[in-house]
Amino acid sequence: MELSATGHVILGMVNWQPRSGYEIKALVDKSTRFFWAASYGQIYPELKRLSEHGLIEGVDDSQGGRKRTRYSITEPGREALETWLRQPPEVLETRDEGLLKLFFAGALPPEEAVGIVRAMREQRLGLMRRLREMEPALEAKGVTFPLFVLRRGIELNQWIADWAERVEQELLEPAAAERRK
Amino acid sequence: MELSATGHVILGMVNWQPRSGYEIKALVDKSTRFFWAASYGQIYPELKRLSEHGLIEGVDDSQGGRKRTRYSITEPGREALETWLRQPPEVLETRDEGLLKLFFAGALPPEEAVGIVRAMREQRLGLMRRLREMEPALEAKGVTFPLFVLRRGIELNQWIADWAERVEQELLEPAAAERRK
DNA sequence: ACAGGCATGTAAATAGTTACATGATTCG
DNA sequence: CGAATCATGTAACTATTTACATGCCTGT
Repeated sequence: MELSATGHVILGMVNWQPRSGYEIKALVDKSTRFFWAASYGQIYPELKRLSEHGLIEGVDDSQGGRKRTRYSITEPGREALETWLRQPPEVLETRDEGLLKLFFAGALPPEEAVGIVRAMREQRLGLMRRLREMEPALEAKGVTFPLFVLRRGIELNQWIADWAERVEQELLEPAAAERRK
Repeated sequence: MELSATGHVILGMVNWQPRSGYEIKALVDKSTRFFWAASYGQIYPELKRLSEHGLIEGVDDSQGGRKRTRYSITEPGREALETWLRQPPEVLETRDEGLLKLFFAGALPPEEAVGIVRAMREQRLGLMRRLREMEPALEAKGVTFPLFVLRRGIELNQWIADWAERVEQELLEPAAAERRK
């Protein structure tokens, strides 16, 4: 059976501990979302599929009238997860509307092109701040790899914000940029 | 009319000069593809749509029996392009399977987790080399903004490759990383 | 009582890729 | 001649989002 990467996200999360679809969605939204998003429309059908193939196992965990099914990983599931982790990564895609706008910025009068890099900078700084706020909670948990990933996100967005600032300067003082060579 | 970002890619490209669907696809593949991909299945229907709405204009440019239609931008098309360029960027999405694997790397024995960052590093270095090869051609053309974007791509991938090397070291010598604090 | 969060699920729409069909031209 | 490239287009599929329906429980 071919498993989508989103299926592996689920496998990885229920491997840590049993979780319901709702909890998986909540966790995705504050962790992998920045490099691998997933919606209810993917999660619930995928839970069904994984369960049908015996990679996870649902256990009813209803509280009174409110029902809930928590899924645990099975031995075949753990193997599928490890096999996937051992393959070299393939998917690497980006959709960055800001870069697209900068790419075509020559269609605007020069003064206005600066607005694009400024907006890109704001976008990255905002993202970086949001990631920063999440750091203390993760540090407290002592989870090594998610922490590596989070810090990479913080540093990367800082780098991109700095790049935007550099480009802004070059656009504002083309003569100075020329002299610096 | 709501225009997809892919529609704006076409608008931006025919704004530089008239192009056929085939030429747009070829240009996308060696430029925006790294931050905004597009396939024939999007390009041809979108050309039709843009044309029906009067934002571009197709001119038959067949050579003998081989037919070709080149599209030029119209005045409303140029306005739509500029309007879009002036809006703050919205879409910013990433799908990075390598990061996902690193995120869940705790499921592997420690020695094997290093393999993931190594593979990520190779992936980024390969990408960076491909981008580097494209630089001289762009420099010769003197196109400011695409050159900014290309150089950002080169530097960013270099940064990420360096980050991967750093993480690799930390994984190999956790004690040393501790002392460095 | 009601807002908000917990919880599951799906229908419809949109986005996007892949693979194929078709046919011309160019180059070795 | 045959392979590669030029050129247009679409059908089928996969992925993914959005929005909604449903209903329970908790706190104010």
